[in-house]
Amino acid sequence: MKDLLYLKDDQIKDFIEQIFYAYRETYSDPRKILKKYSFGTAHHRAIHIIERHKGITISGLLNKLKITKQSLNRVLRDLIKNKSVLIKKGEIDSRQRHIFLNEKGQKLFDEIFLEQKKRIYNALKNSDSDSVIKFKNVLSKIINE
Amino acid sequence: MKDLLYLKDDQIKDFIEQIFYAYRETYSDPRKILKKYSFGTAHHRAIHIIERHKGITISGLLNKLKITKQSLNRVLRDLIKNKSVLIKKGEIDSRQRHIFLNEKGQKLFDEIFLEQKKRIYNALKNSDSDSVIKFKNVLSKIINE
DNA sequence: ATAGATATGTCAATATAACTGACCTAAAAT
DNA sequence: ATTTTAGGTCAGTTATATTGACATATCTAT
Repeated sequence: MKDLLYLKDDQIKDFIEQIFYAYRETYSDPRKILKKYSFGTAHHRAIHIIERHKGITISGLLNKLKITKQSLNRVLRDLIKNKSVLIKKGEIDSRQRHIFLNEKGQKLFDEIFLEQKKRIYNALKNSDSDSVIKFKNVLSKIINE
Repeated sequence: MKDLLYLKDDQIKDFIEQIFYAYRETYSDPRKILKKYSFGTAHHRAIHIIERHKGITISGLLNKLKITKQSLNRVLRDLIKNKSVLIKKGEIDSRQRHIFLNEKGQKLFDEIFLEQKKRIYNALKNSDSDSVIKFKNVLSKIINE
C-alpha cells in the first residue's frame, strides 16, 4: 500500500472536519428564510430532495433522508398543511404515495435555494471545471463507498 | 458572467444534496462506538476538534462548533466526568481554559477515527493526488466564502 | 380465494442536542 | 476604579430524532 501524503491520517482528519463545516455552513445559510415559514432544517432537507426527485415515494424519501417514518411524518404533515407539498396516490401501485412540490412549495424552494446557492456558486466560480469535476468525483466516492 | 455547465443550478443543487449525504454518512459510521461510551455525535464533534486543535480555549471551541456555551457545557461536562478531557487554566490569561484529550480521550478518539477513517480512505485511495488536492480546495472555498 | 408481504399511517413515550434568557465569578484591560 | 472579557450555571423550551406497538389498504404468490 502506498504511503502517499494525501492518505495520511492527518489529512483524513482534516477532511472529516472540513466536511462537517461544509455541511453546517451550507445548511445554515437559509435558516432565516425557513424560520419565516416556521420550518426547520428537517423540512428543508425534505423539500430539497422532493424537488430533485419529483414524484418520489414515501419509502424512497425515507431511504434518502435515513430517518424513521414517524419523523418524516411530522415533517410531511407540516408541509402538506402549509400547502407546499402535494401527495398523489400511485396509479400502478395504489399503496404508494408520490410526493410533489406544488406551486407554493416550489416558490419556497426557490427562495431557499437562492440563498443557499450563493456559497456554492462563489466557491465554484473561482474554480476551473476540472476542479469541479474532481470535487464531484471524490464526493461521490465518499457517499457510495 | 459565464454560463458554464458546472455552474448551472441543477449542478449546484446536486452538490447541496451530496454534501448532506457526505456529512451524514461520515458522521454516522462511528455511532455504535460512541454508544458504547454513552456519547453522541455532539461529543464526537467536540473530541474531533479538540484532537485537531490541542489546547484550544472554550471560546475557540465555541467558534468552531458554532453552538452556545450552554450546549457545549453539557458535552464537556460529560467528557470531563468520563476522564476523556482535561482542562488547564491559561498561564498567560488565567481566565482562559485550555482543553486537551488525556490518555483515555485519545484512545477513544483513535477508536472512533479508525472506524470513521475507512470511508474517506476508500474514497481517496482510488483517486489521484490531483483529485484530492482539488477536492480539498473546493471544500475550503465552500467553507471560507 | 386466501395468506402473506409490502407501503403507509398513527399513537405514545423518550432521547439528543440544540436554543433563549438570566445571572454569577474571576481576571484582564482601560 | 470601572468596564470588558472568559467562562460557568440554572431553568425552561424547542427541534428533531428515536423505539415500540398497532392499524389499514393493497399487492403478490400459491
